[in-house]
Amino acid sequence: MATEPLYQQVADDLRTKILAGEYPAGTFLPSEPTLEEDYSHLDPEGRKVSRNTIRQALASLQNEGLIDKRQGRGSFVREQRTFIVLASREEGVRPGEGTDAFVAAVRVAGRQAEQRNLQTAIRVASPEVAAGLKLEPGAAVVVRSVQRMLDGRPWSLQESFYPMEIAQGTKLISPENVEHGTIEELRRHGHAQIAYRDEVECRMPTREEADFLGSEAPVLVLNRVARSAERPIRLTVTVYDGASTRLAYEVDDLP
Amino acid sequence: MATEPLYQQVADDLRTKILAGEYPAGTFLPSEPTLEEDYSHLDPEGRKVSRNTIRQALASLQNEGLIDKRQGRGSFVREQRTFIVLASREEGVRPGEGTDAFVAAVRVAGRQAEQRNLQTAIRVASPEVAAGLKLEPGAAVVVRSVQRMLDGRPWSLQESFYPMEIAQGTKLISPENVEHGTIEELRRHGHAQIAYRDEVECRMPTREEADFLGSEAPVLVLNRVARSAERPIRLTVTVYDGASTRLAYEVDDLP
DNA sequence: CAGTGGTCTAGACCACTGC
DNA sequence: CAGTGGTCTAGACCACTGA
Repeated sequence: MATEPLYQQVADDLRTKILAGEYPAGTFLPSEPTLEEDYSHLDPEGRKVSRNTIRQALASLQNEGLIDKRQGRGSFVREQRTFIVLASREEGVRPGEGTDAFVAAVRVAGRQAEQRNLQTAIRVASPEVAAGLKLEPGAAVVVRSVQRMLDGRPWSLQESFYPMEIAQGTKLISPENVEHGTIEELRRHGHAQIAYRDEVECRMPTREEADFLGSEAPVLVLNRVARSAERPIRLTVTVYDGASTRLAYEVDDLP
Repeated sequence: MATEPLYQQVADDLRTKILAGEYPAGTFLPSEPTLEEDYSHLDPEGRKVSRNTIRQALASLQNEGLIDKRQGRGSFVREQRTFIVLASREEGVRPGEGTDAFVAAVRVAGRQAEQRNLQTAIRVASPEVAAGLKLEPGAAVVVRSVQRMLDGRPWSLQESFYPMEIAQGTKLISPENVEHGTIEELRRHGHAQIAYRDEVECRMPTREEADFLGSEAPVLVLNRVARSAERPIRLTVTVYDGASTRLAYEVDDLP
């Protein structure tokens, strides 16, 4: 009667208790030594469960995005809200909006949005970036990167890549925020955006991504190539915490 | 000089070797006891690395979708091809195509597609399904589920939910394939599809999903609600292997 | 300082695969 | 049968947190 492994029984029990509200969001689970004792009833002779087994159970919950850990503090329950990003319409494409597109989009949804650490750099295009922008391998690109917070919590990391000839002479190359929005700035310099192609993938986070997002859960990656009538003008790669984000697309079948 | 943990050094080294082609797709890595010896040079005194440490390294690679394991056999390198699904157009919406939409879509891409284990059931709608289809909680729905293979390998799991009143009297309620396609079948019964809304999320696989997909990597989940002019007519949930799948959307900004 | 999680070791027994 | 990975234990030392 193939019984489940111990670490899965522990994980299943903790998951059930968390979802039932026994450990509300933000609270700490019992410490690992305490859990060793708590689950001693699972041992035929009532001996305590070994620490590695407890840790294997906690690791599952961490990958599911249910809990996270802090060295020296403990394991705590993560907030379970999910934020839906409507991706089938580019915010700020229509001119004259006057505010930063991301902040505007989120304000509509009733959230507190914030951008941090805006940085600009000039780099050699990686093969992926060159392919997306249809550039020669090794061409120079301008990269603008930013960290985004939602209601004070880390939420996504974004990098936008512009072909050097396009960014040159625009505000995109300066390390400051573009008040009227980057799409409008491109339009003013003759690169009006008319369409884009998204590719959505998912994967485990890098160590840097996990550190910023405060999560070991998988990430949702949105790769967006925007183009004018003539050519690709921008590649934007956005990495979202997968446990709290969904991407939405509205599509009409028969135009 | 904060040196990296041992298991990360091992994982990084194996990852590099795999990507460099030292262990081509389909081949087996050295066994765990062998790897213990192989990395003894990382120990200051040249002693072998412990098995748990090796296993922690292999677990990372498994979550990244780089390798997979079979009990009694070993750890082998997974194929790294990725398949892009164009999701911004519903295959088979235009009437008169005559073949199954999924098989047609994939044949175009030059792949061998196959559906397996088509099953039909009547269930009570879960809260999520009821919300998507705008039904009363507890309403009955018809569920059609299928497993999909690509080039002979498991690729995705799909469940389609239809409101009972819509499926009744159509071929959707019978456990057989609908040769002219389910969208055409809906149209013939007065439920012509005119639009849909997708929500894309990602998460770790359940045990059943991991077993079928042969992968411990995260999954991409596509939730699609199709609607006629009057109402939602179908909810389709598709679970893709995240390591080999991207969803693509083409969007025009200014129609 | 005591308590927490992070890393690592050594060894045990089991279940599965293929010869 | 020998060799593989799957599970589990016991114990060690470290790094980080907060009182």
